[in-house]
Amino acid sequence: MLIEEKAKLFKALSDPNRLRILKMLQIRKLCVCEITEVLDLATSTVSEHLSVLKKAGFIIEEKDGKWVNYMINTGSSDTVVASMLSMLPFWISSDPAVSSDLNKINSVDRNNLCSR
Amino acid sequence: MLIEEKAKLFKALSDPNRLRILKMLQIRKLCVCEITEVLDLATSTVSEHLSVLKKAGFIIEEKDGKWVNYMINTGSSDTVVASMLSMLPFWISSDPAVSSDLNKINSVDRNNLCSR
DNA sequence: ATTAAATTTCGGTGTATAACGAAATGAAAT
DNA sequence: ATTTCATTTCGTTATACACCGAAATTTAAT
Repeated sequence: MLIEEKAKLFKALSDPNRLRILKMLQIRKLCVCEITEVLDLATSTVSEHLSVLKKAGFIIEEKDGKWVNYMINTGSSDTVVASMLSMLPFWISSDPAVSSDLNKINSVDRNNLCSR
Repeated sequence: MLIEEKAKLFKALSDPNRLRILKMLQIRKLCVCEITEVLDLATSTVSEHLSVLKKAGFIIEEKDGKWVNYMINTGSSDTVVASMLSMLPFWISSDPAVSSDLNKINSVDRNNLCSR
């Protein structure tokens, strides 16, 4: 694999909001509007972050009715992707924003979120 | 450690030229003009890349007469920095540009390089 | 079929950054 | 002290990207 592509993998991880998304998805699969609610960003912004993570191979998507579920790509054959995903729980654990995020996704419910 | 700072660590690794520099420094310590010769960039550009890697904690510098030697920071207490440095040899091994770099640093000599 | 809702794509804006050459800095040799 | 040489800093330019709101798309429900 070319070094430019490895660099792109690290670039995908170089944004705090994308790291927060990965941490949340390591708890459970989430739709765009749930992530949007927690991060307090525009839906389009979250969608673009998800697109970056997906292109890099860190996450995959799954259609679920009117929602799109995003989840961690546990089956990646790329060594970097696989190791990064397995290291993330140890590397990022005590950040206050992340802790708050992980609390929120327990109470977040896609059925009364998006159209208010 | 805040997640913004973790993101910065990945950002430091998100540039192909900086990855190439790290790979070279894992062979031996190098001065700015040697790295410049191998990467074929402006000296100022290389200096800035080194500054990014140093601020992130991946490398350290050492004065050596009129030269400045840069070397891998093997003593980092940051888990991410330490693991990334130890993983790099496995993650990036077969890239043609990197292989060429590693060959070049064997023949590169700071004493007849910079002022030609 | 039409409407409604979730998501993606698009256009625009401001900021970050990779690159360069030139000027400034610092150290060594004359 | 002055010159030389390696490196850093600065000013500039071009590109990348994070963000938003609006428009387009896709899917579900009426």
